[in-house]
Amino acid sequence: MRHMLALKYVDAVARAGSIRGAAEVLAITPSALNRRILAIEEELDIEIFERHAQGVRLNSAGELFIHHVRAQMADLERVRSQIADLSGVRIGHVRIATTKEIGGRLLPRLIQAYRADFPGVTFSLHAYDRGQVEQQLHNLEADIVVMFQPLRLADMQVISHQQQHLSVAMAADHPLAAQPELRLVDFLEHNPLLPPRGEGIREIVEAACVKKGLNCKPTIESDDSALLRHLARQGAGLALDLPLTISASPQESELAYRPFKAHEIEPGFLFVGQLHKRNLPVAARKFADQLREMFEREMERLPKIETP
Amino acid sequence: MRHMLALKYVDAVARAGSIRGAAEVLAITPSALNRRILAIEEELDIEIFERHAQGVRLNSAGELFIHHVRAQMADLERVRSQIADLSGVRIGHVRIATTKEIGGRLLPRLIQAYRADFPGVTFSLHAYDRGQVEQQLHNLEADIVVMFQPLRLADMQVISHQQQHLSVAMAADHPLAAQPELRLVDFLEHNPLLPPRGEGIREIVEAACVKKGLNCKPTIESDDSALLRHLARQGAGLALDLPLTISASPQESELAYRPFKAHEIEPGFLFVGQLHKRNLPVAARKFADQLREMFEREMERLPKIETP
DNA sequence: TTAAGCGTTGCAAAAAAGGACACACCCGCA
DNA sequence: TGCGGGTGTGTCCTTTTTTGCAACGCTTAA
Repeated sequence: MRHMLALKYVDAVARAGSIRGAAEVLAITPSALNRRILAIEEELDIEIFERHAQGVRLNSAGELFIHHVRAQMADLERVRSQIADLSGVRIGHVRIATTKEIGGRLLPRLIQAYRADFPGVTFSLHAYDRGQVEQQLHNLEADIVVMFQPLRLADMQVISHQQQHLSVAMAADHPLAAQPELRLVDFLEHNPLLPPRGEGIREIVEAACVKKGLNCKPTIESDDSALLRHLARQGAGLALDLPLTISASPQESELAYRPFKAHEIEPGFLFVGQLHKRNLPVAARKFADQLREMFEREMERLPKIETP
Repeated sequence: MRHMLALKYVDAVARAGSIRGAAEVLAITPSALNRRILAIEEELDIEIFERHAQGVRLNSAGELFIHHVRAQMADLERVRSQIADLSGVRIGHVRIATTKEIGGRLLPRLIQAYRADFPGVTFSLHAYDRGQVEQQLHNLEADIVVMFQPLRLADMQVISHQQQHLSVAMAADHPLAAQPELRLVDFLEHNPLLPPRGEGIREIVEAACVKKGLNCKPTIESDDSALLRHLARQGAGLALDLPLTISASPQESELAYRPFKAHEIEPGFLFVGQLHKRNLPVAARKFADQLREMFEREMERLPKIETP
């Protein structure tokens, strides 16, 4: 939209942290960009950016303004998709932010199914750590978030949440696979493969260890859950997974999953959320609906772990 | 704001119902305006207006778009006032839509008090019939509405509501002023002065008459409540008022107020509201707060009419 | 002290927007 | 049925706005 150019410029400068940097991204000269920023500040009758020697930074008025700008841009997208929706072809773009546990396992099938119905809809899918996920939502850079163990639920409107008992992934021929359920000490003593501190799964394991006075020292630590699963399949140790990500992804026959012994470890929660009070574009809203349905369907299918 | 010119143009055309008409309002030539409209339609990749021989009209895509445009303009105002507020001076403009019963009696004092604290805030105040009031809210042409007996509460977020028993206004020396409370038949037989059909007060009286099988024929009917009150003061008959508008306006010693006999007539409700989910500009929000407080304070002061 | 980065400014060129006018069209009315 | 007044729109030309280029003054880090 041509008429939002000025706002795009402000957004770019705020992101880049400098006028020259933003100018390069926008493929215009710094002087032109600078003049537009000055013009906007004059119209608002207040400065939006603090000028420093190494660039610019939003001041408090600027924070207010940039929030308006981003909300406006997001809302325009919503209107466009709504308009497209009434002319028959559903188009749009759905931006999803996830934590690493979710990875590429939970969503691909659903996205593919959705795109089969609406090929005009495109997706972007990025994994961050937990704090960043929530910030993506706040900055309107993500429409939907899927995350395990949110830090703060502020600003987040829950679309669906499901309780998840951690499940131990191991090679099918692993000796412990003979047991129907595992004790925490056994897990810790057979080469635990864990995500780094700060992620939701790790947090839960650490909490359980503290409670039992055990020492949690992973054999291998990685932020790539596919890598950990791969190692488990090769017999390198024991990885952890969430029931939903197991259930919703293609079966890997070489892997066996076993639950922990009841009450040894607390369950966590998998959340799907959007920004509080925000009107999502049609495409994102419909996708979120399907996501919720899929979650509920899959949780139905899963063997119930009773918590009496 | 210069960067919203295009949107202002669309809004003007939608309002005027023709490009030439809007062009005159905007003080530009029709051809220039036409080109901008065409450009916007091209950017949206869809037509916004239906072209007819007698002008243009929004199509359904246009309805969606114009709603976005107006929301955007309103939100920008909010941000401006928020920015101004953080630099200490509260500025802004508060647009109030009321029904005629409210008239100029309920609000002037409060507005004056508010402006004494914040002279940078200006007000506009218009009276409409009930349907139009709600439409003003919906079209973002009013920030706050004050109305008696809303038709539909859709889209309206209630800021405050107060039950109001109608009170009969008469000359202080009117024979009926001797009675502590009036019967409906007495009211009807002593020259009732009523607002026209469609307004809230009239609706309540009509309902009470239907219930009792009485005939409601006002001696004088007018949409100007000040005029009716004036007539009552001169002994021309009996007018009706709401407790809050009496209480909050300067005392008129020549007027006596008497309640109806209990249960003869249903009470109505006076509402203060804003558009559902909308973020009001600072000035409007603070004013709405004061309005609510004033209502509650005044209702406290009023003699309670018990409804056992 | 120097060098590199930054925002900012004057000036000329390019681009966008606007004005004036003419045209084609549709509608109500004679 | 033709006519007049209303509409949106296209074209040419002028005016205004925006941009690119080069230079300046400034702060910071080496």
